[in-house]
Amino acid sequence: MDLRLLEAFVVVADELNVGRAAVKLHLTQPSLSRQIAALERELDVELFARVKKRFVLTAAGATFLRGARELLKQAELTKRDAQRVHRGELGTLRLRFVQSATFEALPRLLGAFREAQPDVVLDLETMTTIRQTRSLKEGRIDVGLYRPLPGSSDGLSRRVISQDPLVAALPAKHPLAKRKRIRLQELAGDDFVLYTRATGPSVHDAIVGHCEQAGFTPRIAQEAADVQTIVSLVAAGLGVSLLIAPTPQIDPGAVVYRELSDDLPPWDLCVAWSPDNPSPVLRRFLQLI
Amino acid sequence: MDLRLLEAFVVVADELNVGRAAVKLHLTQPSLSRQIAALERELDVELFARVKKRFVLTAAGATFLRGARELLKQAELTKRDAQRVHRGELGTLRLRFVQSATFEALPRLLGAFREAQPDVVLDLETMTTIRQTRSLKEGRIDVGLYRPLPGSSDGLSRRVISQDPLVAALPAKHPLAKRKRIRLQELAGDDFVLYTRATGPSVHDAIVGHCEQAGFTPRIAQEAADVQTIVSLVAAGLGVSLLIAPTPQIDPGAVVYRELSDDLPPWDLCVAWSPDNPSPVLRRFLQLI
DNA sequence: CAGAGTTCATACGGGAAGCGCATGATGTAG
DNA sequence: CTACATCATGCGCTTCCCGTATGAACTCTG
Repeated sequence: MDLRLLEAFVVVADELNVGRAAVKLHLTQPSLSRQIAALERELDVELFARVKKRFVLTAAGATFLRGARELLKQAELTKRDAQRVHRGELGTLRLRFVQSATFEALPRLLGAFREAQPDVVLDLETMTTIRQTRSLKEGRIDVGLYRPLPGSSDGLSRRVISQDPLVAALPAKHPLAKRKRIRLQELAGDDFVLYTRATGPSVHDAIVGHCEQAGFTPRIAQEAADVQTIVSLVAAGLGVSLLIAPTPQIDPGAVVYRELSDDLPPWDLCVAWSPDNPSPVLRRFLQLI
Repeated sequence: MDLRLLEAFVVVADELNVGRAAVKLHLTQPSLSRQIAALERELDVELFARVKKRFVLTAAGATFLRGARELLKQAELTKRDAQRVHRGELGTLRLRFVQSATFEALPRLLGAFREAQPDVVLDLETMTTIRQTRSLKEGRIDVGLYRPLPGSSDGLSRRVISQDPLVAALPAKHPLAKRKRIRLQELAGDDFVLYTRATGPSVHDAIVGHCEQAGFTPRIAQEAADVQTIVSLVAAGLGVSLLIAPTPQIDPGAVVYRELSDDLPPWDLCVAWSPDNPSPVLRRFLQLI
């Protein structure tokens, strides 16, 4: 059964006149006449009663008309949805991100994407860099947002979307809190609150590395798994910390952030994806960035 | 879009192997291969990703697969319903009947028809003979059940389904109640309870006619529009009546029915229909009687 | 690593199906 | 009663679709 026959049937049923219906369908009357006959033969049902050279819908024809309209509508929707999925306008984007992306990059990206593709469902979760790269390679997620080690390569496509400096987080009462910018070396005598090495080894190691390059080994008084906790601990006076900007907003009477005058390389924040991932939604997302 | 293409697509999506799918569809592999390509071209959507000479559903293909299955199912149902309507297995039968048919003929007919065609909706109502014949000719109803005047013709097709005698209805205390059968003439002195002439002129006139042929004019004490009322009035002792059998069941201590030994012609009960009515449900019904 | 086996795509010839034109059959209106 | 309207059918032509044969790319196995 061809949907073109159904379309023809619906128009003829509306017009009850083969000639006029044929004009609407850009066909000739004999052709349309035969299409209707073919449909009736295929169904083995008389759809029209030919009474005095005129067409009248039979009871079966009326029933079939309802069904045919429904079918044509459904077919159109099915086609349209497939096309939208193909164009990446419909579907799901599985996006994972490290915590330091949530303050500025993530809302900016998601806002723009949501506006461009409002019908794409976003599947969002935080995830460490290592798990992101593995999930990307195994096709379990579409996009990662993380900070790769400088010079490292993980076989994924990447694009840097922001370069963020390290800043010092100091309790407001700290002697250096009044300064605009400080040198790393000046923190040599302080206690440090850092990321736990287990959750983010690269950040942890790099910070320690920077300190050693500045001539001291940081005294780690406390570790914590997320930025909010670290900042709270700094506010509580347990020590100072080094964080990647942008940093969480917090009462400036408790914690202050200060630039470092050392010439440290900025941290890249990357969007990463698998070049093998054929997801049209992913393509749309990449168009945006 | 041809539904055969959808069927082909569904089978290929199930098998993910064009060769095996082609066998299932009684086609050759190249033909099926081209059908899939044609469908993709028509939709302008890649339904399968050809990765290393193997077929894998794309996201759009998966979406389209759901829609295609739904469409095929709907199409099958639509076709089946139209066929059932065409065969008279689905639809509505508009049947009207006079009151005297409700006691025996109507339940018998409806019981048999309902068993044969359980999916036909029955549209039932009582209606006088005159209105039935008019409604039948104007196509507002499909079947009538009434008692035509002997020898009359109304341009409708008819079939007699029962021939019912007139019986006398007497109060239980009536002197003739002990007799098995009585002659009409013996009721000459009684009061009569009859159908109102307005609702059933032919019955009324025929009964009066029979009485006159028996040598008297019935003294009409009371008229009533339906049988139940007439019987109640007879039970109350307001008079005797002549009714068409079968008669409503009632306490034999109040009313008794007695055969008439006069040689009166029986009353025909007819099924009537318009010969122009093309309703397949009507055809089914007529097959039954 | 080479060769057999799978699997999808394409070239080609033949046949079926569908289209338009012309015309027939039947009913309607002035 | 004639001109018009309407649906069906015959005919020639084109187009589309099928099957066969074959090519191209990948896989599996000894």
